[in-house]
Amino acid sequence: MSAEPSGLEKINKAAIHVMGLRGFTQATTHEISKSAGVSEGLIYRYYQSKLDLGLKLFREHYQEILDCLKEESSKHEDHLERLRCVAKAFYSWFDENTETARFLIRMHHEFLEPIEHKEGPMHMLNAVLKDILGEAMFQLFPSDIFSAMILGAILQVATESTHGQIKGPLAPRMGPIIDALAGFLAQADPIGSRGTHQEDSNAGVSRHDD
Amino acid sequence: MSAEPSGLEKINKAAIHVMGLRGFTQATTHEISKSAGVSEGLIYRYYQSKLDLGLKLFREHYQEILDCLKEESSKHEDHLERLRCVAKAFYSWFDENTETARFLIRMHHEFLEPIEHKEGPMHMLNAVLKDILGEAMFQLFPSDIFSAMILGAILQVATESTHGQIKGPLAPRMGPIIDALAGFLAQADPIGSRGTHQEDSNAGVSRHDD
Amino acid sequence: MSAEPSGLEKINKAAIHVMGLRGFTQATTHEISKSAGVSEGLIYRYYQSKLDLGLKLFREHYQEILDCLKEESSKHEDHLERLRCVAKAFYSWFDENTETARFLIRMHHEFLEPIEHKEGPMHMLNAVLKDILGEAMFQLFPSDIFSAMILGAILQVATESTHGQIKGPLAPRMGPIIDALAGFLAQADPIGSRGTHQEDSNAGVSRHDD
Amino acid sequence: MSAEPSGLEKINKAAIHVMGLRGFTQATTHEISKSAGVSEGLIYRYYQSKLDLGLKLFREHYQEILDCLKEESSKHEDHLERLRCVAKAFYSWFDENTETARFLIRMHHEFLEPIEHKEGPMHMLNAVLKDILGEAMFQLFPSDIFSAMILGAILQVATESTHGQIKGPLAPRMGPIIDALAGFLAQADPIGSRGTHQEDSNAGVSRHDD
DNA sequence: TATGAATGAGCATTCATTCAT
DNA sequence: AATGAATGAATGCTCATTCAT
Repeated sequence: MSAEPSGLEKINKAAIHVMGLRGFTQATTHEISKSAGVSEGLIYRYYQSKLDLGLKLFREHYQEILDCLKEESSKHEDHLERLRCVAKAFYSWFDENTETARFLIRMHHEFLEPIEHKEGPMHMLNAVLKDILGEAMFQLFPSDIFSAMILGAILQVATESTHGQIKGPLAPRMGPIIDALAGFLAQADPIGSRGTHQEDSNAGVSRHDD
Repeated sequence: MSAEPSGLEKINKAAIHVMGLRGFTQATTHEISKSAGVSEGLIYRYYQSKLDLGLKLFREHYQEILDCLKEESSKHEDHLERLRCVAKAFYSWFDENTETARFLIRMHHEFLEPIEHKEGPMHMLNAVLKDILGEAMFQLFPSDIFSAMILGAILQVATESTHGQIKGPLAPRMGPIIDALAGFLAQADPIGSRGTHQEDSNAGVSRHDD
Repeated sequence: MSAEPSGLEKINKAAIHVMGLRGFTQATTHEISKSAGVSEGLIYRYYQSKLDLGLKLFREHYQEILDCLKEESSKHEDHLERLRCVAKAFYSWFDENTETARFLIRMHHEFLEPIEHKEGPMHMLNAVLKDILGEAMFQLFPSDIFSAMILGAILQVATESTHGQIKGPLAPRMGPIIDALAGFLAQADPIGSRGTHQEDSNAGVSRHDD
Repeated sequence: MSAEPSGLEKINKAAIHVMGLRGFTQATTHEISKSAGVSEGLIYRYYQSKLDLGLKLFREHYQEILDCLKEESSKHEDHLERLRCVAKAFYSWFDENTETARFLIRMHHEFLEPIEHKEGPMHMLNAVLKDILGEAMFQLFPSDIFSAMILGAILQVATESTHGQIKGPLAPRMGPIIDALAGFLAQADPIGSRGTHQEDSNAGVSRHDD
């Protein structure tokens, strides 16, 4: 079974590999086709251009992981619990899809402009994050900034893993850390799931300004 | 005084602008020279290649901001205070050096490979962060992961600002947020500046494992 | 009957259509096969190459119209009458075979070189024209030039019709014009059918040299 | 003087040569640059694309010969005299600009579609021809058809010369022929310069319908 | 210093042609 | 007879880099 991968499958896999390694612009159709073991021309039977190839793969897999995270998110009522489980789900997916993850992370930067004004990935990611974090937290912090910080904290670990700065699978190592941080947050309370104490929250934010 | 910037200065400024805007690979020497108002050939009197130009500017300004942060860090004894002030210093610098910041952030990704195996920026940044965070915290979390998370949380805000996802200067908005988060951290205690309670720390980390 | 055209017939028709529309070089085997509703590979069961396809169709239909004109020519004794009737026959054929005519006219230019040194169409056309015009007229004018002028006058109308510069069917409009011109020629005499007056002819040609 | 032709001049000359020889589509930038003795890239310093190169050269030289013919036309009052002198001027220009002429004639067909809907050459040529032939003649024949016939008669000789079907310079051979034809036309009268005899004209046209 | 014409290797893309099915 | 996936040489074009001035 799966005796022989089709030309399209070989191209897709090779494109994800090479583009993840070199970046979109630096990746050449020549290297992709060589890596796929097919001719250069075959790429253009399935895609209209190199950009089309990169963008379609990006959108496809971006949607995939986004849906996966959304589904995980929907399983939990409590926002802190959501964040905890979604983050863990992300790292599990990351460990099992290293190549795709590296591809998505690199493309994220290079595709920002050609995509952003339509159904941009940033907006989609932020939408998912807002849903996870819930309105409650955004009474404490501006939502755009807070979700950027959470996103950055999670993604940077993946990015550095991708670049070999952090070794080994992430899920086993990140699991306890995520749990611990969730513990801190729960303990620190104001960003909690037990209710939204507007006063407490404000107290928390302004405490150091005293 | 210095009524007319020299050719080198014009080239450096234009390179930072164009490379920050388009990315290193997409930026052409033609556009850089046009933007600088000099001839294309002049670039090669000062730099051996386009990569040399990008890399030298990157290292120079990277070192600059790194030194700036190190200096801020050295002013404070307490690690939490260090983090607080260094983060604030970073955003102040970001607001006053938008073009350079955008340049550094974009190059960060594109230059990882040609640089990394030598005196890579990641290592340098991590060294600074370790110095800021102190050994204490790394008994709680693995240092590579923890510093990546802090770095990501801080940088992602800057990155999104660079891409127009977050509007306006960052320092005024981030100041209170940083203070609030520092408050949480101090309150949650285990990662504190008042000392390193090995027991508490472990308790904190392992709490969810019970 | 002949309910379904064969693959070869579909290819031939589509090739004439597409090559007439785009020109030989611009026409792609892909578009031809798509237009024919067959696979691209099928073309190569019937023809050795795209050039073979174009050339064979060209020669075939070129011969066809040439034979048609020759037959018309053979019906008349008088050279002026020949010219008159052959020209009319040409425009009738043109109106009824627009696609083929457009194909032949475009290919005429593109195929000149690969064909010319063998059994080139120009030579064949000129042979037919010489037969039509007769030796008589060529005592007045050099035959190569005179037949070129007649050919040009007739063909250019067809060419402009092909390109949409001249609208509507040509035969009804060209009939009276051809008759009128024949009248002029007969009236002007020296190029006449009533005999070959060597003196008159020379007088006509050399009149302006005096 | 003219010690060394510039890169642009060499490219222009080579493009006219190669495109005239092979046609626009078949001419490759590689062959043009090789024929010009410059690098392929240099073409793109002066032209945005191969089409831009071909079109600009076409328009430039087309305008040139058109202006030349217009000027010749304006020197004469009598329409028959105009036609006679303009035709002679055309062949003189043709003999002295063989390469350019071949280029223009070939491009004429290939550029019809990308140009025609704007300031197309056909329209311009027809405008010039209409000016030469005058309103008088068009009372006898539809102007579009008549000017097409005159144009075809003149151009086909040039075309066949271009393809080697007719040898030697045209002006010396065409001069007497043109004069003779003008003599016939003047003798046949109805298309004359001595005035427009509507009755006579009609008589001429319909004579053979009797 | 400074210019900008000139280079040429390298890129994405096209398309006639082949061949296993 | 017919398909269409696959090929790869060739094309138009880009752009970092050089060099005579």
